[in-house]
Amino acid sequence: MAHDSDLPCDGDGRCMICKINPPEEEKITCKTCVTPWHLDCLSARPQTLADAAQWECPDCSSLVSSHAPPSAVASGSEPSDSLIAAIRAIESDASLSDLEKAKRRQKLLSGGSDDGDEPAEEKKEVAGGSSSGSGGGNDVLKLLSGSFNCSFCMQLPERPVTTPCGHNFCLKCFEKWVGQGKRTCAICRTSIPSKMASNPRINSSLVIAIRMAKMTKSNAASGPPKPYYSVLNQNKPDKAYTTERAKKTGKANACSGKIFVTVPPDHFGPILAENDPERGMGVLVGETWEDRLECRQWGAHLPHVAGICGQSDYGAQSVALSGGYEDDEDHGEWFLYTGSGGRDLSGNKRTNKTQSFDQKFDKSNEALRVSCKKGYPVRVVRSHKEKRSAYAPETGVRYDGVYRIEKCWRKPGIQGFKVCRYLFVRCDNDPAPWTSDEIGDRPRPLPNIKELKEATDVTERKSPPSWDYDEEKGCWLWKIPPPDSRKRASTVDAGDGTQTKTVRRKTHIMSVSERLLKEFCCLICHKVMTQPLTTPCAHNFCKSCLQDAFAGQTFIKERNCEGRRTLRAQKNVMKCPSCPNDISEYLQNPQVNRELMSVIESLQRQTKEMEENAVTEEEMLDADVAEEDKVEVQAVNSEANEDIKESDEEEKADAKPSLEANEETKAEANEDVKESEAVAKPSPKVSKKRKAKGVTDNAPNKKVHQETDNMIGADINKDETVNPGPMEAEDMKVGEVGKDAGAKTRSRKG
DNA sequence: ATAGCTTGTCAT
DNA sequence: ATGACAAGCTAT
Repeated sequence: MAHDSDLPCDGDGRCMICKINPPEEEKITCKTCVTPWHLDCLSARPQTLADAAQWECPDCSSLVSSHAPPSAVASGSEPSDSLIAAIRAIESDASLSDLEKAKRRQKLLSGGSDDGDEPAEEKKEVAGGSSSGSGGGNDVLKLLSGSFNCSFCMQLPERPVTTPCGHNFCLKCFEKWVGQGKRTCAICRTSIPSKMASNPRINSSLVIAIRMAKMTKSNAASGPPKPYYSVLNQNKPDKAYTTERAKKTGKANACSGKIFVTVPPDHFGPILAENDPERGMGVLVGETWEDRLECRQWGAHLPHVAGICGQSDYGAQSVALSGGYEDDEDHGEWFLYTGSGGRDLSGNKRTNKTQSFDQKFDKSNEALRVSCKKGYPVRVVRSHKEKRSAYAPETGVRYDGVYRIEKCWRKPGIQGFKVCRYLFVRCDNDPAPWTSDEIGDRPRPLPNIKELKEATDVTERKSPPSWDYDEEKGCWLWKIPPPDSRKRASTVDAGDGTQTKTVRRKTHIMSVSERLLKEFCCLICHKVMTQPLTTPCAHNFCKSCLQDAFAGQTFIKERNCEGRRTLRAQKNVMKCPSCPNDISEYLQNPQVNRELMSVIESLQRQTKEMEENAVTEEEMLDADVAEEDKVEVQAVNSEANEDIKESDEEEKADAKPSLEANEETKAEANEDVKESEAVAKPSPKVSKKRKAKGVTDNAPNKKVHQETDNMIGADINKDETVNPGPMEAEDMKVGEVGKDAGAKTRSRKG
């Protein structure tokens, strides 16, 4: 269907005729499909400026008349109908493969976002550089870059969202589209539910998929794939115990549990591998727990109700974003946080939505101010209860890395009473869970905060921050040592002098494709999805599982009371199996996410191939593992490993001194043992390779292309024309990012 | 929607 | 030690 002599610019902005990347002023954009074309290479150029503004590309102008099926042409006269016609033409072209079709579609739709979009350099590189090679992750990447792109910007979706009709877009592109008043899918024109339009949720499975694909690519260039450590919930031992009384009234009422990490409660910054005797990997960005209590057990955020962990004379170590304060404003890499208090909690309330007095900089609010002045890193967890933020997890509580508080002030809150406000900006060495970036944050200019105009009591940091970016090392670290801990670490230590028994659990290392597949599990059957569906609340299921879950249910409840008059039919509420959202509307016409499906299928093929190849290595690797085990057991000076049962029981008993409690916990410990044994059994399907070595030796020492624009930069540019400035580094070497570097600079033990 | 609870931590 | 407080959680 392509025009004989004319060709547009490709996804990289390069003219497909002369192969150069023309500057913006030499490009012209089609008013219909918004595809960029190289002016110099066009056979018929627009003559006037007005012409240029109304210019329609050769593809679009010729399509309606000559190529589109008649049904499509007949359907209307508004301009974008020719776009639909074009898409239909592509779809009906039997000479094209599915991949080709997808590419053509994207080409057509490429520029849907009007004003100068920010084509990320790095993305471009990834999207374009997958042509060679057929083995390993390249297939996945090819798939991802070929058919997975956001139809607006033609890049791999950044912060991907999925429409009920099964199409994937960048969050920002989607928001822009919706912001223009559009309420239909840009690909298929299915209407977008208003809830999705006003509150799109990031499809975290896709985030992982894209990031992994990028990793796969960088690995393809530099040696064997790096192992990826799974953070499976089942691998997490020792659920918080529940007392009999609490069981009656619900878990919320009485829970505690072992703290698994060995950091003191007033520890600042990331929780490193050295403080994680359970798994030896520390608390990783993106790790998600079932609830606040489980989050507490891993030390990310200790208070199980309060939003702020901190001491007014010392500083704040962590905060939770849980949607409890309506003034909060979440932009992912930065957010505005509201202090606590100002509420009437009489009557034994935990919380109260209405403010009844001003907040002050005291207690935990003051603690946050101290962290602001000192420039301490503050751990941030986001809870699924934060419903307004696209960055909140769909379920549970997630660790999102460390942020710095750059400013704080007071202002009248939405309810009229003064609230304390804090500007948090991310400064973590690991990328945030919602980006497909491979590297963490870089120093970035502060966003323009409008409300500062009406702010009082503004506090800014005067002295250099304790936690800052080291240009030389290329990572964030303690420039000024953190304050000495004033508390004892909550060790797993028995306290009576006996050596802590470290229960070492086998950390399962998965191949890239395995890991990816894991991300594509149906939330109902927990197997890799077949015919994946994504609900508007961003949960993924097999089509059959979701349909089975509502089998026999009708969308409408007939309310016939015998004999009496018939009541009006009532809509049946159908709750998403993973969250309380009503998805009945979605269920009337759920569409398979075909892009996701093809990625899954490709991964399955690959995993199968890899398994076949791995069989021969298996024995050798097993021997390796045994050897390492020996060494480590000596080092820890404990029996470790085999007697999980014994140590579990002892620890449990020690944690709870009272007699009857002992009975109770013992019984539970046994249950736990069953569970952990089941987990410890290595899955027969997966070869346990390279174990712990991976953690230490495989420190991220990769060359990465620095993405020049990040969302903050973009936001700022839009809002107040500040240059993103200092983040231009290209080909920056990021050796010793994250954990390792942190460990070096902060060698004190907790 | 809301009442009402455990528990851990802060500050006194 | 003691009281106040906390952005959770479940049953009603």
